[in-house]
Amino acid sequence: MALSKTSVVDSALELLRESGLAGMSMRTLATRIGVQPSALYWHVPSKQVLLTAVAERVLATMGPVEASDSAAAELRAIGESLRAAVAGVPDGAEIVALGLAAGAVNPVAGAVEATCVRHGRADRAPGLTTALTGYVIGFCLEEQTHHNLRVADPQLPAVDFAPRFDAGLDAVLAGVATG
Amino acid sequence: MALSKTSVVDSALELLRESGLAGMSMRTLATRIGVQPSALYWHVPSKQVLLTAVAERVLATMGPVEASDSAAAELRAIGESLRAAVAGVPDGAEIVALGLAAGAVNPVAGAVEATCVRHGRADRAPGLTTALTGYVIGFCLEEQTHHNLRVADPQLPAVDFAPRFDAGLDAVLAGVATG
DNA sequence: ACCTGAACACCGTTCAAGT
DNA sequence: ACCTGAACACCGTTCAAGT
Repeated sequence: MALSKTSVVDSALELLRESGLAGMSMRTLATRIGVQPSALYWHVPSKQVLLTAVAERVLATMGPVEASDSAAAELRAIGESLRAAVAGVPDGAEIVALGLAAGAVNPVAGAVEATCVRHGRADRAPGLTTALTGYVIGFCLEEQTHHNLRVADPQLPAVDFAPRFDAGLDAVLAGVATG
Repeated sequence: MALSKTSVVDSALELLRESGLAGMSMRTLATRIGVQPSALYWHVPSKQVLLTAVAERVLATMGPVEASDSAAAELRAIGESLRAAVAGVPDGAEIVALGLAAGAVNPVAGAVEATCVRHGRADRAPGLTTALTGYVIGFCLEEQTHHNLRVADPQLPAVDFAPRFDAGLDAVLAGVATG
């Protein structure tokens, strides 16, 4: 079966899930596919471009968010959906940040826009998109980096990030004024 | 003049400012200091530990935030101060995320705590600290990654991140409810 | 105590040559 | 069109040996 860009990205995502970014070299990817490293460069111009393609796959795993009468509930669901996608793959935060920086479409933007329009606050969509996306990426980056450090050195104290994520997301949605 | 951990970190920060993370190899760092690469390992156990020391230096550049009658104004100043520190050095977001994951003290925590106590909302400090820190790191990571991509490929469209940062920070501080 | 020299086990990427 | 083979220019880290 012939190699293609799609199949290379498929294999890259598999390898990423098994070994993380540190284990995902072009050479080990080639070995896994059963080809010489240089063969990959016929289908993909560089590792960076390959990773942005992986990022788009990761972002595509974000589920749709159902409408609700509470704008806050919808926005919370969007944030949790992005977190699920990013945390669903090792080093997802770093990879998605690369993808977004490279110009990948951010599904959060469309979802937040829809929510804001539905609640008559379309003007707030851009700021809320930036806030939600930045928060989730930043939080997950720290969490996943911590995880990687702990794999290398189990002496590092464990941290339960889940409740902290919720508290931070609550703060983002509540702002300063409300209690 | 003898080498020391402090002087190695000094040189690492210099090199980082000039060449970014991509240009900051242990080998070029050693060359710049005028020593063999292996000599660095007498003063520092690994590159990762060296980078966490650099992260602490970066975080230490956060200026103090003056008290105000508006809690939102103080929190905004804290967020801007973290951004200034992180954006003040190439790849600062990635480095600071590593430092925080490794257990570095987050100056944002103390500053937010003080602000919340002063305004009688001490209970909100942890969530706001997580929200502010995550947002600023996530935003700056995307911004700095975009910058790095644009250096490699000037075809990539330029983006003005400054107003987006402000809009996102406003959204974080305002929450969903207020207009 | 502190550093050199030399090696080990890797990287991403290029490019002529094959089919 | 698609892939191999071989090379180029790097990495982080270790460790015996020197001083």
